[in-house]
Amino acid sequence: MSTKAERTTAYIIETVAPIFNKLGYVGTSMSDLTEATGLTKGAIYGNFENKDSLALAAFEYNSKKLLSEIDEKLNSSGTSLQKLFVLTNFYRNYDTFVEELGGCPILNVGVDANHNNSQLLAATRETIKTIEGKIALVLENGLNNNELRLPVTPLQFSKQLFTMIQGAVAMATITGDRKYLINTIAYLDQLIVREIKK
Amino acid sequence: MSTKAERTTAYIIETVAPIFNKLGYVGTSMSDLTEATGLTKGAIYGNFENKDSLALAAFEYNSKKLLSEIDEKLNSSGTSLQKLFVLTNFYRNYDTFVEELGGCPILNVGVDANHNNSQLLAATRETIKTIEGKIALVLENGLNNNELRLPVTPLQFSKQLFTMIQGAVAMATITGDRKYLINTIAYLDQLIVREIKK
DNA sequence: AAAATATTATACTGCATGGTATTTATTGTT
DNA sequence: AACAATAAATACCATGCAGTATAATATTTT
Repeated sequence: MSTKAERTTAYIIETVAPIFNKLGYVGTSMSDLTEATGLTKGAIYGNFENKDSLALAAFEYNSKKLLSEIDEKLNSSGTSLQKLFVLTNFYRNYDTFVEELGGCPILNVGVDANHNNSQLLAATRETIKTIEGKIALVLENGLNNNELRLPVTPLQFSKQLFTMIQGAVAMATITGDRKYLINTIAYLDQLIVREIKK
Repeated sequence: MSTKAERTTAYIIETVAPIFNKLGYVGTSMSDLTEATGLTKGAIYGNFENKDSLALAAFEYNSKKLLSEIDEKLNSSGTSLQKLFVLTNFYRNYDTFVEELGGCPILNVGVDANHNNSQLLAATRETIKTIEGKIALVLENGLNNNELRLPVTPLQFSKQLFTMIQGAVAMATITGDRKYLINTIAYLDQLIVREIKK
């Protein structure tokens, strides 16, 4: 069984993660966190060295949630093509998925940390790399199974796909209009069929 | 000729705009601004009511710069198709263009203001709408001149184009890798030829 | 159950924040 | 050039900030 400290540490992280994601690193104050957790600063600083390490833990928590969801989609049974469609389908409703995370961690933290927190920025970049790699792997399998034809390398095509997806995420986030997600995914689905399906 | 106050007001805005864009609304402190301008708080508050109105003026300044640049590209001589290519070519080097603005104002302010400043968020949304409208107008002319065939409405296609562009902007911004811009624009150029050129 | 330990609450730093009232300096007008 | 009007500098609020030392309270371990 887990010790008390481990449980409160976990509780703090999961409570704090969406707040950091929504308000940003500088935009989040310790009082925001004590208020949300119902704990005092003493409790929080007993479990985390400082605001930085807490923000990092919060991002890693959100990132892990996103990565494991993507993993699940890309490891679903079926052909490589079907896996891609499961992934695009996931992003069609991405807005509801990231609601409990406080928004898309990649977009929010990536932009927020850009000139403010190099550690968080590095972590975001790492997450991006990981996702791109996962998608590329599926594409590579599709190539090997003779399911797909790619105009560029798997990683390159993966980056291209992910860029369009993140574009839709950004536009939907900023405008508050989820049609950007729906329409972009619809376009991507037909792009996959037309351009890489063999 | 302009009065002294008008000139310092303008000076403050142009000096402050890239700082707000880089550091965000909460991330920018008044001392950041006094330091950058070489002026005192008295001078700044003599020209602006508060931090909010200054941040808004700064965004409008950046937004206007971007919009007029896009306008120039879309009003260049040539066919509608050529105008589109002038625009995509502009975005190919978008990173150097927005350097003096402190980054892409739409992405940075849009994400930053999302849960922090409704006024700035509204201004960002307005800018997006304006750009989408400008592109849609070019597409509409292309339709009328029998240059183009569109699978969807001009505004819808415009939104789709802009979403992909902003995806590249977001990815390039977060990762610091301008290849996202180059590759996405290359893809868009061939998309335009293949899908909408008559 | 008692003692030892680990965890949370309290109270308090020192400092930076946005904003303002007032004084000083600069500008434009007669 | 003298004066009136405007603009900028100074000095100062009250408040909120991240962080800490210490005291109180739980939680483990014996």
